[in-house]
Amino acid sequence: MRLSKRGEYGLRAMIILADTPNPEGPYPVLQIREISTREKIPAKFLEQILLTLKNAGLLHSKMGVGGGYYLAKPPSKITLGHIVRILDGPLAPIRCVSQIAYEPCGCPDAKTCGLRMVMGDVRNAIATILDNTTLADVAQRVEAARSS
Amino acid sequence: MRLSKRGEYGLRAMIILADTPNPEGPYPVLQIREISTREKIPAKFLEQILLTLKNAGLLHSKMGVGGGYYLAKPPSKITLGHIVRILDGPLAPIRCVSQIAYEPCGCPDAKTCGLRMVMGDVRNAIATILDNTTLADVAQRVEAARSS
DNA sequence: TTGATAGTCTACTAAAACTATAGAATTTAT
DNA sequence: ATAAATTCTATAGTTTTAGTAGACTATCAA
Repeated sequence: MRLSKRGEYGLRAMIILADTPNPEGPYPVLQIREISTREKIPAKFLEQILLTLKNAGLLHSKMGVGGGYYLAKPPSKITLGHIVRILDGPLAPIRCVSQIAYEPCGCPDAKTCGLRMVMGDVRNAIATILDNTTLADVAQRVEAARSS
Repeated sequence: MRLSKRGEYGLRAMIILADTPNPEGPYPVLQIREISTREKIPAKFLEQILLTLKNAGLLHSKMGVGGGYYLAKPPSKITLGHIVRILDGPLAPIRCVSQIAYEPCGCPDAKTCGLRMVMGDVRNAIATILDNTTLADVAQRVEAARSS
């Protein structure tokens, strides 16, 4: 039930992008190197991850001097579930309970497959959390923890 | 967030072992070949899995003619969480929220790490389901689905 | 217009994990 | 003895993961 480094790094980067205040404009723009240094992520690896996130429409970027990455939408509109799915694929433990990548499993009757029932519950539990937690929610929780 | 084939096969085998009624005695004894045929699991692979489960204390076995595998405890005492942990390792998406295989992550302060908070919730959601679902519960749900 | 900065894109590689397969050894019942 | 089972260790093929490399393109400022 593990999250890959790819997924972890991507989430950390998005959280930082949402959480860094920008006095100069509407959104914070961070460079790969900045994020990689702050979060101790290999720069070239992070580069790939951010590019993937960009191509999926979650990030925008600006090339050249003073450029970098910034969120394509407000933090309150980006869910962790979306990020994880892009980087790590379906949330479901087994394909036959996946909403986005369903595949039939080998069981004779899906309706009465015990494993399928339980794993369906697990999928729903994971999806309920990740699809209902936005980057804004994360920022808020961090803030609350800091001030306590 | 995927369950490996190993984990899936192991769970299916345990569910079958719990669900097969045995008119001759207190517990059903099934052979590797029987399970592998019924569930379409490669026999040699299943062999390893059952052996692992046996060494972990969840199964007992009998060698020789008329032998096979049977549950070491009543189905109501065996949780899916236990089985998954034996075959697939910790339930936690990242190590820093694992109860049984904790490792510190790179974040500067664990108390205020947003990713850690959310993944802690995910871990708890998964563990709540799998640690509170026994083989007996699964059998009951299957029975209910069959008769409806 | 040149140089520095920063993202884009594709390919590649090493290591680990996953999914098995092989085969010899051991135990048990008849 | 023989057949039926599990036991145990090694190994092999494939896929995934994690990371590296390098050439290319866009932007800005002097």
